[in-house]
Amino acid sequence: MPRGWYGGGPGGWWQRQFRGGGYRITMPRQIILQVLDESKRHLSAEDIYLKVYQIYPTIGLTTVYRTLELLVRMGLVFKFDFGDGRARYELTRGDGNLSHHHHLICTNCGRIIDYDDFIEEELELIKKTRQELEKKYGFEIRNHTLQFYGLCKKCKAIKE
Amino acid sequence: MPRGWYGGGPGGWWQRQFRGGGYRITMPRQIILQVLDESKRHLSAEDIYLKVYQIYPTIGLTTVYRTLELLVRMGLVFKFDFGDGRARYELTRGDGNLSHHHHLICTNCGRIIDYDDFIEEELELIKKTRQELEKKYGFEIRNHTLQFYGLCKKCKAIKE
DNA sequence: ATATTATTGAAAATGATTATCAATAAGGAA
DNA sequence: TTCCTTATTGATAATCATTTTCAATAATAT
Repeated sequence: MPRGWYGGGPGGWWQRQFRGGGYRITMPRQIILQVLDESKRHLSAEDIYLKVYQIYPTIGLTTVYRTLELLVRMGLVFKFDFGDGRARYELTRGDGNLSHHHHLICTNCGRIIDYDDFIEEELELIKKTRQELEKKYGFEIRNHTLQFYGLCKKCKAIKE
Repeated sequence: MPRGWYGGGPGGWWQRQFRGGGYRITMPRQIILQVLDESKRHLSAEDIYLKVYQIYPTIGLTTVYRTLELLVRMGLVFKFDFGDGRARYELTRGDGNLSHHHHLICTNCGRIIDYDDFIEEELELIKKTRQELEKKYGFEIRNHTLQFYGLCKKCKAIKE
């Protein structure tokens, strides 16, 4: 049961933000949000397209791209680049400035692992860094990514 | 005067590694390395192509891509993705496992700022995280990136 | 219910990167 | 040094994710 999907009043938690921005609430948009909400993380545009297609077969890939762009602009979705040539998307989940978006990426097989260990120390460091950078460069930080590249267990075993 | 370019014996510091790997030392490769060494950071493949072209006009873009791929595979160069659709490259500079590759990226104008503040705390955190991740997931970490996204001074001013 | 206009989806366009392949040149052997 | 083997090169074509175009459609305000 996805967190927050039914909460926040009738019609879904994000609809308020849509109406406020002058955006229309359409079937494709509802279903894309639903798929993002029900899914594991880091889906590619095509992954999302295929899942939406199951529910709403007249969907077009173009619409998926356009909707994702909108959602990123609205801050509801994060866009990642893992270096394999396709972008990945995941819901922001509403924690605002303190969401974590950290991954281990196997440079051999492309496997991606999420992790959320060492959050406290990390938050501390990020907070300090953020303040320092805002002061020093006048940069307003909206979010950050921390990614580790290397070999996953399997690929390490194979290479030995 | 680029650090290390003339050091490490006759012919350049990286030539040993090339010969050891069975790779040939060619003019295009030499000049691409030279350009990377003399340049500021995070160049795109086309940036590199244009700079090499000044010195060696028969260079082909294909060769630039192929050479960069080789250099990344050899660990001499890092490849970054800032989310603007083109990869960026920069020399590893030989610090091995402790190089820093951190950027502030303006999501409005694409400006990229390097930073290296808070290195000590960060190294500490990275070291702990690395150990933990290697133990927990059997992942062998080769390197990492930390990137901040937001609005640079100028874009912030414009949006106000 | 109707008018307005944001949104959609198919198809074509774009732009970065990769594959193909004949010609060339690096480095070892004679 | 000269010859041979084969890695490397560069022009061209191909690929693949993402964008643009544009007429048709549908969401909202009136």
